[in-house]
Amino acid sequence: MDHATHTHAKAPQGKGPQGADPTRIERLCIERGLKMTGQRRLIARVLSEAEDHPDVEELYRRAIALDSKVSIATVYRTVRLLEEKGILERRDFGGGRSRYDPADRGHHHHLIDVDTGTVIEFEDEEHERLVQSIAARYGFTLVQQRLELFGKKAPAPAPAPEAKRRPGTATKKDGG
Amino acid sequence: MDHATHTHAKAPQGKGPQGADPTRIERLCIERGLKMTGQRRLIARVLSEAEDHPDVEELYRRAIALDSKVSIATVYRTVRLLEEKGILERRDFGGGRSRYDPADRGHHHHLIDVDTGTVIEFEDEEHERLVQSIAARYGFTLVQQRLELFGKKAPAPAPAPEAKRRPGTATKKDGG
DNA sequence: CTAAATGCAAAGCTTTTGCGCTCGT
DNA sequence: ACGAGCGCAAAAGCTTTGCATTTAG
Repeated sequence: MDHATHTHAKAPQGKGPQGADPTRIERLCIERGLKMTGQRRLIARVLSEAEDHPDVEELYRRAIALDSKVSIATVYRTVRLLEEKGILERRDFGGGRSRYDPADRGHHHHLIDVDTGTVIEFEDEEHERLVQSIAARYGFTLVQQRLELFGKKAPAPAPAPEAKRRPGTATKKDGG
Repeated sequence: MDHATHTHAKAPQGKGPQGADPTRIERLCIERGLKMTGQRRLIARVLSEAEDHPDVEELYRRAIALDSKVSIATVYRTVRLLEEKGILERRDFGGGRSRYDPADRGHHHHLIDVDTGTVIEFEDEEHERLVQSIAARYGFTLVQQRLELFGKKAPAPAPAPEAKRRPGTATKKDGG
């Protein structure tokens, strides 16, 4: 259901009973001077508690499960806003829907199991150095990057005699 | 209009007058036993001549410019088919539309200039080795990968005081 | 109090699909 | 001849938006 490295939506990170103090994401919103409505607080909380890569529908589902005073249009408006503010990063793992990832988790990449849809997050220092040097090679400064590996658990696959699966279209597991 | 490494739609690769012999992509289609209709031949030709990463609308535009006997639905159906057959690879550079890239060009990655939308293709052996080893580290065999670098020409950017641009949403240049 | 945010439903975009006709093989 | 492919237009997803109402600061 989730990526292998950690479990799904986790409890608040060691604060008191989760009811009235600002979540991680909410704090970021306040820092950037956003007007904090009840809906935004709610969405911020859902995002703070999520450790996967939910799409808008999933965020909406989790939000109304907690409070039910949000419309999906507001979720769309909010993730867009938070992305513009650099609080969220939008991802595309195939499947047509955008997935969202809090930026404060630090840079990481994804290894997607094409058979199960499982998403594994990873970091790699050597890779970071390498892409910096590649960008530099062309006279560029890196603003953003995206590395996604799609793989299978088994040995090496035959060179695809006939691909029935659309590459990049994960089977809708993590976050969805 | 195109990426910096090479020019736009090129002339047929040294064959006779381009009218009646199979293009590079058409040959691949025949190899896989696809029924070659006039429309498919036309689309195959457009793909063979393209060196950028056109989306469906752009393919459609180029196709009707040559012949005008295609509907956009057929272009959609054809790129989907060719992707399933492993002849095309679908890409997402942001902007909502899928872009297509003939697979026989060999594996390469993309460096996108976020200011101009220019797409630079590159390869990097060290990177290939690295991702293989990363996949292996998790017990996976790589089926596909995706590396996209988004950058700017200038010096290092300040840590984004307020991002107005949606990351990954290129300003529609290459292929569009 | 004023500008910004929300809800709802309608509209926008890209992509897919049902169906009758056409065309490769 | 027959099944695959085509065109057209309608429909399906995901996302955005207009407008009247509510709310944060």
